[in-house]
Amino acid sequence: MPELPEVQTVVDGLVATVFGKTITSVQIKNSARIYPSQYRFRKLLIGARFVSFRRRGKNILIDLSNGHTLWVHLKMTGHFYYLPEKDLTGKHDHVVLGLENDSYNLRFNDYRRFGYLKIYPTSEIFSQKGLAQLGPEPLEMSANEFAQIYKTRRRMIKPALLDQSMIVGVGNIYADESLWMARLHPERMTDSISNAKLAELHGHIQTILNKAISNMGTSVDSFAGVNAKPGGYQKYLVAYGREGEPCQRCDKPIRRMKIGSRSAHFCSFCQRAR
DNA sequence: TGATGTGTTCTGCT
DNA sequence: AAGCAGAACACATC
Repeated sequence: MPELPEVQTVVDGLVATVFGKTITSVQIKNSARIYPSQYRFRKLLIGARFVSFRRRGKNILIDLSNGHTLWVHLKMTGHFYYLPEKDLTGKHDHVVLGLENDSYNLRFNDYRRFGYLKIYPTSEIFSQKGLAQLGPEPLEMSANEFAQIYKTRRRMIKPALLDQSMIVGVGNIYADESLWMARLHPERMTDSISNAKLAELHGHIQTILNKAISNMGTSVDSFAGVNAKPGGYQKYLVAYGREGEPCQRCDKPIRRMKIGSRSAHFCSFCQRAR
């Protein structure tokens, strides 16, 4: 489940492998979710050079030398792989890009096919639905701004953390981890949390995201970097996926329940509801 | 065979 | 207006 650290890991991997390279061939399967049409998509990519790579929330933005930007969302199971051309492409490689003077190619792989690749003029990219309404970046905002956003709304903190219009990049894993660190119950109402506690939560989010980035992300489902290697943060998880295991603070079992129609993992003893 | 989980958008309800 | 629930998307995994 790529969240901010996993997407950053992919962006870093792309910079390290294909930055500045020119696309010489494009293979698109009918299973690929792309925009615009296959014909125009191919035409916009062939001959273009990768100019820069950016992350915005969980979105990947790749600027091309022709004034267009390739926008990729990995959703749950999307991957970019940079592999030798001689390695056969698999069933779930939906788009394959050949590169100039390179015996490796770049594949977009997604076994659930929720992920997509879209191309728009660079000048119009941030007005696209899905990018236009995104909230601030948690690693670039102040604790005050963070507290303001949650203080002025009334909803459960866990679903609020997942809402990309409030802040970006946090998904199910890092929301559960951050709330455990801050000893906040996932159902706690945002407007009832003190400014000091919200600032503390923001600090935990930053610490956790940064540590996960240094560890190349968390691989619980299928996440892997551009080099096809898994991340390493899963060994630090204290709440997510630890249902039934003793809480590392109070030894009581970690609970799992549906909150806002997503599974939440937390300690009902040291993460207080009020 | 069928339920589950996953990020996001959309619809419809309160 | 704001918040929430449920559906939809697709499919490997259990």
